Amino acid sequence: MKAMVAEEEGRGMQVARAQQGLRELILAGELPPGKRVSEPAMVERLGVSRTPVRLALERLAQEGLVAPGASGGFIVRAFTAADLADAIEVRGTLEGLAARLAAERRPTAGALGPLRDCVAALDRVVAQPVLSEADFDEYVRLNAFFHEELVRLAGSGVVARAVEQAAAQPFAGPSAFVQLHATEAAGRDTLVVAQEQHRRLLEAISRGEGARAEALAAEHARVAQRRLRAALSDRDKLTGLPGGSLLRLAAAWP
Amino acid sequence: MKAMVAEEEGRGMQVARAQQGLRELILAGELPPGKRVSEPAMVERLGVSRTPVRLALERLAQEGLVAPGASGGFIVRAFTAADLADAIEVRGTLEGLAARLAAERRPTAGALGPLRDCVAALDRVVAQPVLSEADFDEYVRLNAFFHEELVRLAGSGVVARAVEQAAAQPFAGPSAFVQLHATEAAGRDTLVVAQEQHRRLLEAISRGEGARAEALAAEHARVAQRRLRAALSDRDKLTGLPGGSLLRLAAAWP
DNA sequence: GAGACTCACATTGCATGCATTTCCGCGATG
DNA sequence: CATCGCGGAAATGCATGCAATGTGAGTCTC
Repeated sequence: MKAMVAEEEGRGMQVARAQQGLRELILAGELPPGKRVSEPAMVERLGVSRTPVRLALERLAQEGLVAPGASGGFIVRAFTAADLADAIEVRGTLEGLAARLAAERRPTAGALGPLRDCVAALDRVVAQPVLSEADFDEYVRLNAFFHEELVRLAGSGVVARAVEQAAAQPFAGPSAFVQLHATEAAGRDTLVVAQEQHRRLLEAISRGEGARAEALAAEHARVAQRRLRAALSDRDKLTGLPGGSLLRLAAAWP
Repeated sequence: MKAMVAEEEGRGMQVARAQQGLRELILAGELPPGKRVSEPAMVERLGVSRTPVRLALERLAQEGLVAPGASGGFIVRAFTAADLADAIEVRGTLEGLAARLAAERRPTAGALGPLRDCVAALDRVVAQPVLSEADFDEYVRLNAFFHEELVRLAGSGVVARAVEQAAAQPFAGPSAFVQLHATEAAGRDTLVVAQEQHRRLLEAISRGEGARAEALAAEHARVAQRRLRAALSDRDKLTGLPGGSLLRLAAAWP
């Protein structure tokens, strides 16, 4: 039985497919937290053999979605509110480091070009008096680019790796929970505040103000903290959100 | 052919042995940087089959010692001075976060006990007018414990994972290069300075001075930065040190 | 003599086989 | 009625087989 569906080629394609498939299954809540991920079941569900499944599980363990079980295999992790808050704090701290390094390197106007353009584009999105859902999508896209560019400006592969790993933690990414604002009345205001921070961050970096850039980036991540708390205060908002079932507001599983 | 030597049992023993063996081979310089790690060769050298070898390589890739090659397999990574400095800076930043969190939690006197004892033990080691090599070993042991305990006091598994990953980067650990001081005249002074920082860090945490603790932890990691620079200024010191052959002071491999 | 092509070989990535261990349900027993 | 022990079945971890692909040497050509 060899790849009956979608014989796309690629070097590590089976592993990638298993990883993506597992991620979706877990975030969709089909694999309940605390339960072991059965490899044979995944083989049947994902159409790849056990070897890629195992490798994908290993990578997801690094990503934090699963954890090695005490007696073999992997179990789906659950996340407490504190876990999410800490993950965001870690990302903010590392982005602060990246921002400081970027500022201290005194980037040239040319090097800052992409970030300037990104901020300008974000300005245009946020400036609108009313934001459609598509606008929020566009914001998410540009916001992601801003954070990538910020890390790139730090000029360090090591720092980039660290930030990427931190942002890959579930719900810790720079755009986590942004979608929730799309249905909120005051959703636009949050984006206005965040965008102001983007502008000031760009300013601090372009002026070589390292400490200010670091503090701004850390504070910027705390917008995500507030989004998280708002989401947690309203369980309805979590239901249906990818990964919502992984949250354990009060600890202790069966 | 099943494990002719040392049939120690264990759940992931083959993978662990492969990982440890590969680490040693790489740090010993037997696998030159930039070269692909041949799986069959490792099978022969390590006495385990290809599956554990592959898994170990995947984990070492996360650890940073190897990187996935462009066309399959893994290649031994080389490190520039900037890489090492950045890795140390990342660790210092995250330890700063851990120290701040620890301080902000206002740990009880009881919770601070192990850290106090550790600092006291370090005091006794450093207070001696002359330090033997065994004293340096003891310092390394206690220093590692101090850093573990610091992270534990932050009370966050997420932060702990982040710090551990940062400290696992080659040469980024809290005790990297300490051994070099054992043969230096002024070696003891560096330990005196570092130990003063340990004391002040403990003080800041016990008083709940979060920002001070954060700054102290970050600055404390910069002791490692200076050790690194001292080591790099003297190639002789690197030769023979585990992993010394991985350093590429000027970039570009064959 | 230098460079590009070709072809055989070694290696990788995936699939699968096998022994050991663990889990789960069932029955026995206090 | 609850708890303990036990047996079968499934799952894991490791080893290995197989096809596809990259590598490298040797050779041919300009």
